[in-house]
Amino acid sequence: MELTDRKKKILRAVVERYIQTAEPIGSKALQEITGLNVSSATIRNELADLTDLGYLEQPHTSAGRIPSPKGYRLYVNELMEEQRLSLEETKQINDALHLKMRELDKVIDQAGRMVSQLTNYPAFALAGNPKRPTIKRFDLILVDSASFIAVVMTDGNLVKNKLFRLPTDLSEPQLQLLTTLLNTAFVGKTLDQLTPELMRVAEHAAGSSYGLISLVVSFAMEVLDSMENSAVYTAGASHILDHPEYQDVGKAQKLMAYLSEEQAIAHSLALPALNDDGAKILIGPENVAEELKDSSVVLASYDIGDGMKGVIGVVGPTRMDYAKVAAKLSYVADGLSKLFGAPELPPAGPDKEKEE
Amino acid sequence: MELTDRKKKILRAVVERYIQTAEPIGSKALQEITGLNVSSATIRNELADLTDLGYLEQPHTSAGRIPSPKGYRLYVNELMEEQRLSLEETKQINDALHLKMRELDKVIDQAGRMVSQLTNYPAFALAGNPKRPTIKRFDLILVDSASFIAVVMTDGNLVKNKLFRLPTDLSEPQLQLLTTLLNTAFVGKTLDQLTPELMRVAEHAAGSSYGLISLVVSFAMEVLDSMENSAVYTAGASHILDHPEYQDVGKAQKLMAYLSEEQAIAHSLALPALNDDGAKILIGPENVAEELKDSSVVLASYDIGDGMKGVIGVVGPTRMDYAKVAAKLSYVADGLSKLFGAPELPPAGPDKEKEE
DNA sequence: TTTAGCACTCTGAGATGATGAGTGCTAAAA
DNA sequence: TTTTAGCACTCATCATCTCAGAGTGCTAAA
Repeated sequence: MELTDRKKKILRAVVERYIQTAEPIGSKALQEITGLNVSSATIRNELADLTDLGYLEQPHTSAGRIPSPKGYRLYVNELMEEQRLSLEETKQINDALHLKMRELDKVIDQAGRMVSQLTNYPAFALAGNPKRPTIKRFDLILVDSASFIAVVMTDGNLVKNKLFRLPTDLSEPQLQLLTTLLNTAFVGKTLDQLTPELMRVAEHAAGSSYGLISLVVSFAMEVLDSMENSAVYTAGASHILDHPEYQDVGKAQKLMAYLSEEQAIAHSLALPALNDDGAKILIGPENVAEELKDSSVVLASYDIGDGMKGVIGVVGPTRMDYAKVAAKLSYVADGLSKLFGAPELPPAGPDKEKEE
Repeated sequence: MELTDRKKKILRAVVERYIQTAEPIGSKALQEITGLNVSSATIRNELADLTDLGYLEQPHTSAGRIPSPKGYRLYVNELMEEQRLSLEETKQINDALHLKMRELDKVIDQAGRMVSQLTNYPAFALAGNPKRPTIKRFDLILVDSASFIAVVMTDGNLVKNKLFRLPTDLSEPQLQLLTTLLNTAFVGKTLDQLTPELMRVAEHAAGSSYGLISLVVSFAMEVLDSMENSAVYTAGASHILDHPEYQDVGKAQKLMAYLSEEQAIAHSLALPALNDDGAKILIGPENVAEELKDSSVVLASYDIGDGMKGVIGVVGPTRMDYAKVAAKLSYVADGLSKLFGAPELPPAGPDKEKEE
C-alpha cells in the first residue's frame, strides 16, 4: 500500500529532524516544521498510522516518535534528496586525493582516513581482487656479493620487493640464471599452483644455488597470499564516541571491537559489495554482522584497474546523515577510480622549456 | 627522607591492591592484606603520614586511599618486583614474532597489534632513524616498452619500488643510461641535498629522457621523506574502554583522539625514548602531552640494525600493571631486536638432504 | 608508639514527588 | 469521512531527601 503524500512528508520530516537532533519528535513540533496546515491532532493520527505500519517507533508511551529501520529504508529509497557537495567540499577532497601517492596500500589507507575525517564516522577501505592473483615477473638485483633484492610483480601490476642477505657469496651470472629459471617456472601461476613438485623441478635445475629458489618463491607466495587476503584499513574509530547513541560505553566497545576485526569487515561486509556501483546503504538490521544490527553502513566501490576493485565505507548510527555521507563517499570513490585509471604520469617532460 | 619499611609495605599494598580493583582501599582491608600485626588505627596513622608526604590521595574525606603519581613512581622505582613471564606467555610471544615476516612496516605494525592484544592496552609502534637517511642505490627494471619499475634502496637497507607507466616508448639502453646517471648523481645524498640545481645538471646529462630523472628522483624523495617522518602504527584503541577510569566517554574520547595523532606520538613520546634501553615508564603528569596527564605510558626500544632503532609502547590508566606490562614489552622489544639482528636467512640450503 | 573508642564526614542507593512533554481517545465541527 | 479541540493519562527526568555504610581523624588510655 502506497503512503499518502502527507504521510511521506511527515515521515521525511521525522527522519530529517531526528538525524539532526537525535531526539524523538512530537506532533506539535512536526506541525511547525512540516508546514502542513493541519492541527497537531491530525498529525497525531498520522503518526499513529505510520507507527502501525512499522515506519516509526516510540521509545516510550509518552515520548515522540523516531524512525524505525523500515522508516529509514523508505526514506533512503524514496524520500531522500541527492545531496550536492559544496565547492569547498569537493575541493577539499580533490586536494587530499592528489597528495603524494606512493604505494597502493598507502593510497587506500589514506583515502580511508580522509573519508573518516570528512564524515566524522569511522571508515574502512580495502582493495579486493575478484580473480586469483598470479605472478607476472621476477627480477633479482645483486646488491653486493652477499645480498640481493628480489622484485616480484603480480598481474595486478602490484610490485613488491625484499632484500635478502646471505651467509654465502653470490655472483651476477648465478643471479641471472636464477632469474630466468624463476620466470620460466613460476610466472602465471596462482598460489595453489606453486606446488612442491614444481619447486623441486626448479630447484634441481638451479644447480648449486637451489636453496635460493625456495627463498624467493616463498616470498612470492607471501605476496600472493597477502593479495588474496586483502588488508583492511580502518580509521577514525574514535569518532563513534562523538555520537550520543554510543554514549553507552558497552555499545561503543562492541562496535569498536568489531571494527578492529579486519577479516570480518572484509568478508561479510565489503567484498560482497565489490561489484555494486554507486553507494550502497545498509541500515541497522539489514546488516549481516550481529555487531552492526543497530548501526548503519554506507559503502562505495571503486576501480583500481587490471580488474581489481576496492571498497570504501563508513560505519555510524542508524541515525546517519545518509544523503551527505553517500554523496561524499561516491565522490571519493569516483576520485579513486580516476586516480588509478589515469596513466601513472603526466607526459614525460615536466613544465620546463628546455629542449635538446 | 627515607620511608620506614612499614610505610613502604603499606604503600606497596595500596598500589598493588588498587591496580587490581581500581577502588580506594581503607585501613581495615590493609590490616588484613599486609599481614602487619598492628591495628587498623596504626595503619590509619601511617596512611595519614603517607598522604601528607604526597604518596597517597584521598578521593573524598571518607573514602580509602589511592596512590598518587608520586606513589606510583616510588612503587615503580623501588617497590615493584620484576615480573617473570610464564612459559606460556613467552611461547605466545615467540610464536607471534616468528610469524610470516614481510616488510619492515608490516613487522612493526604486527608487533604493535600483538602487544596490544597481550596487554589489553592500546599500543603503538614505530621505527625511528637517528641519522638522516640517504639513497644507497637506484635500479630501473624495464617491464615493457612503456613501463618500468624503479627500485630505490636507502642506507637503512630499506628497499622501495614503484611502477611507472609512460605515455612514450622506452628502451633498455636508455634505462641503463638513466640508472648510471641516477647512481652517480644522487647516491649518498639526504633529502635536503637533492637540490633543484643537482636535478638540473642530471636532467641535462640525461638527454632526451630528462623527464624521467625528475620522476624517479621525486619518488626517491618521497621515500626519504617517509623515512624521516616515520609512520606510527597504533592498535587496540578500543581497549581503553575496558578500564573503569575511561567509563567517562569524554575522557576516553580525548585519549583516543590523541592516539590517532600519529605525529604527536612520534615526536613527543616515542622518539625521545629511542635511545633508552630497557622499559621506560611515564606516569600520569610525567607525560609531556596534556592528553596523557592522567594516563601512563610504558615504552621499550629495539634495534633494527644499520643504526636504526624503533620504539614500541602501550598507553593505559595510571593504575596500570606496570610490572607485567614492562616485562612483556621488554620481551617483545628484545625479540624484535633479535629478529632484525639475525641474518635474513637460514643457511642457503633448506632442510633437504639433496646434494649436487 | 600503639590501640580502642567514638564522633564525624561523605558517597551512593533508594524513595518520593513535581514537572512537562506527548499521547490516545472522544465528541463535535467541517 | 476527515479534521479538530479538549482532556485525562502515561512516563521519563530532575531535584530533594533519607539512610546505611565505609572510612576517617582525634583523643585518651595502655
